[in-house]
Amino acid sequence: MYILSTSISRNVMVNRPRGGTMEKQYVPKDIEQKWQQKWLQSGTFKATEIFDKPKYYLLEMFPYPSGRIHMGHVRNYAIGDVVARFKRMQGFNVLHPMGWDAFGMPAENAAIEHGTHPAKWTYENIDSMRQQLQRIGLSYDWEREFATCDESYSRWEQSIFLKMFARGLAYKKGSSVNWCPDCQTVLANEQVEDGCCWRCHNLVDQKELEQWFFKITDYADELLDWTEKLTGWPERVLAMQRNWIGKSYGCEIEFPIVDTIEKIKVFTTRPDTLFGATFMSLAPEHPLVKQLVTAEQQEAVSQFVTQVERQDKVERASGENEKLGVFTGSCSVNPLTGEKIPIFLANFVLMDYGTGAVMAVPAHDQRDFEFARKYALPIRVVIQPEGDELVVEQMTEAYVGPGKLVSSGQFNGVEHESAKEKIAAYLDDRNEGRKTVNYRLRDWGVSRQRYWGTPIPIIYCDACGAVPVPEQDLPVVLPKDVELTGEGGSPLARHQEFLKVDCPSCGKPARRESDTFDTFVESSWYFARYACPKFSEAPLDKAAANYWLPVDQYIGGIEHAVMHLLYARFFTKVLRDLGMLDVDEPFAKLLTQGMVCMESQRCAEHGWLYPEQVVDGNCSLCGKPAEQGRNEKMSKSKKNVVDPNQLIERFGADTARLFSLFAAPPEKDLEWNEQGVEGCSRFLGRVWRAVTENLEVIATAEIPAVAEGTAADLRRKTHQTIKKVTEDIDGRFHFNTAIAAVMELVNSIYAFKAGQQQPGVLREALEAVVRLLNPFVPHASAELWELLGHAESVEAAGWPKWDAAALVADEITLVVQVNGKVRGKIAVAVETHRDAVEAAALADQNVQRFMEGKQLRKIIVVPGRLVNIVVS
RNA sequence: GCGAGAGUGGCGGAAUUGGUAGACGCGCUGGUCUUAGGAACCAGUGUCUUCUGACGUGGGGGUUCGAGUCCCCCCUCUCGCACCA
Repeated sequence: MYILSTSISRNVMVNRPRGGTMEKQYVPKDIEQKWQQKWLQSGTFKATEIFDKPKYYLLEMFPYPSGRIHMGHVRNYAIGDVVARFKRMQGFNVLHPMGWDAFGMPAENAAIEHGTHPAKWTYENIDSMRQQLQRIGLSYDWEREFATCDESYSRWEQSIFLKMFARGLAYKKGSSVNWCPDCQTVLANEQVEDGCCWRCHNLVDQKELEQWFFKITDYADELLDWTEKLTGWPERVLAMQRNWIGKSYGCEIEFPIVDTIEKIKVFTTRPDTLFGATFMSLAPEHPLVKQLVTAEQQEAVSQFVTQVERQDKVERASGENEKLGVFTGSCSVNPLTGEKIPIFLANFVLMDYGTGAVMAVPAHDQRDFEFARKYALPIRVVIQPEGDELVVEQMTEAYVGPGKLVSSGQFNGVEHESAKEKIAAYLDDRNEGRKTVNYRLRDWGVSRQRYWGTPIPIIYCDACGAVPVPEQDLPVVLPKDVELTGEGGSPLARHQEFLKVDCPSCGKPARRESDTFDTFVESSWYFARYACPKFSEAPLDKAAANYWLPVDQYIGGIEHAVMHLLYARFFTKVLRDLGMLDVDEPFAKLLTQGMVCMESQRCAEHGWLYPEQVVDGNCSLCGKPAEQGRNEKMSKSKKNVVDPNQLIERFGADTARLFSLFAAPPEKDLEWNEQGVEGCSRFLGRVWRAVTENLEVIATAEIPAVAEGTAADLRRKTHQTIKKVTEDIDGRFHFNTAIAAVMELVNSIYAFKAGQQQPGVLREALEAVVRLLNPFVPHASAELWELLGHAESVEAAGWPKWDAAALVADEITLVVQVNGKVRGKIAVAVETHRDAVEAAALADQNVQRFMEGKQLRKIIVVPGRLVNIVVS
């Protein structure tokens, strides 16, 4: 199609045709639509299991269907698409699916605000977002698409739950749980950040509730061990997971309570300091507190407990750390010294770590030290460092370093590390303690008091208890006729028809579970379901799952470092143990891409301003100067956002993709920059013209095997670029340098003036550019490939290979240094002997100048690089 | 406090194994073409300079013929965890 330049928006590069011929203009909109339709119609990216062909499974974290894509999505999916297209052109059988993490609160909130049913809202958003994603030209196999709210997905999730229930991996217990009063639901520990809800950032309460849990703690060790083997994961993600699992080796010790038969269990990593335990601290919530409190301490204790409860929410989260406590009136006995030691309640002892009780060794634990000083409790040194003597009165802080035991009876003189073993063994013999391992990780609470989630397939019967819904009755479907008001908890709990059911076991009237799953359950196995999204006999088609899994490359945001990525690893191991697949880990390699950032701007009067509301540095509403804010993550609240749809409208998807990939390496934050976008658009125009302006010249040219003169230089550049781009994409993911390399080649093409005489070399260079750019800008690449006269698609043409012979130059330039400073350059033939290289270097005039009056010490020759002449 | 990572021109960034620091892009300067240029093309662009060179990758030391890269000390910043017994 030929277009007059006047009909093109000012942001699209327009080149006035030269030499009278009218070349086809680059109009992104037209060609992008054309190729997107073609790809969809011909199923270019459809994946099929070909069991003897090497596979490559590339996955980006699927989006929540909010209705609109943002630049973070564009970046995430552009990165993934480069790899998918690259691997496909390299001949891999690529699986690159897309779907929707479709359950969750925004749908319910929309229902409450606008009266739209969550299902309607969600599926409409999905339709709209699918269209937006398709406009980016991403190479998905759309036939595998599903939403996690599809009944065909819930059904199999419920089936997995039943199998976990049968194995004891899903169980119900009453416990104190994190309750978000604003979301009106329970939160997992992982979903509480600084004491606040990860979603709405409101303060979280504690509440006693009966909840379903997944026994992730059964897998704590395996999850931890594999963090050492996931070499394709960023270290910081693994570190966060190790930290979260929090495995520590230590000892469980029983302290008898004076005048009772009860004992208090403590966990300690320092049994070597047991002789120094001079008191004991309990969490205020400890179950034995009521028994321990004496009449005279009653009032002080209850006052303290209330105080801590209040402090719990506000101050504990804010990092206030004054050590506070209260005496219970009771004492216990140090099992080694036989000493009576007082039992305190302390604000710094946490009920959900260890046993909720701590033996206090003030000389060797900083918190106990501060506590002891505050309440004038005895401090006893039991570890003496080498070459120093600790004196209690002079200590200003606890000593936590190494040393030998003192004041420790038969263990005196023992080095503290080995004392840990010896004291543990001693306690074990007397049945007063034993070596244990403690984890910070708790079981995963999955019950949510929400409507828009997967129903938990359980029925409560007065006679039979919690009875699983029989497999053949699945799925348990959400009732459509619900009223979402946002008040009084889950609408399912009020929906009589949903609740009323007969017990599958005894047939008597019973009641359905009204809680739904945490939405992280859905995202814990969706990647496996993509292997067989339509399979209707089980959650997974084992053959297909085993073929595709693990995901070779997973790409997403760092914010899921602990929650999603830990749950998904856990689920994979569960599915393996249920016999549904054979892999140990879901994601062989993980890339955590950086955020998309932009400077925020605000007006003193009108608050945050959208970029288009700032004209010449002034607020367009009042004309006052706009204040430059920080460069920070694009967010609606700060209005520092670029709408991908508008961006694509103005520049085209290829430019949007190219900039996202070129401006920064994928794992770093990307600073959005309008001029940078224009630069990328300009580059595509340059590529376009390089091809279209030379079409006639190269029309009948054959690609040569050898070339001479400047043609040989271009040919070498072409093959060097093929090599560099291949290596930069493969494994390194340095897309910015890959693109830079293609830019260099394009610059060389413009500089190549012998096109008329050597059209074959020119064609080879142009075709390399078009093919190398395909993963980045697939539409322009496809169109240019067609213009170059190829009947076969550029995708089918495959990834170009470099000719090793073409890489080698006859003559190379060596740098000549004198004492490490560059003093000259010499041109030598490639195979020149070392002696000749040295001679040539020494002959250089400037080099000689710097050697004058000095004595030659030695000459270092780095083949192909440089010569360093050392003089003194 | 613990853990992970980063610090390079006016800006985004490059330098893969210790071998010409600043590729590529943005911005800026000059030129060509043009009725015009916010288009395109060409050239230049780390700092200082006596134009020869000197200096230059957060700071200081070290190893080396040679250090952005390796080692030691320090500073700054980002992220995560944080009373974990």
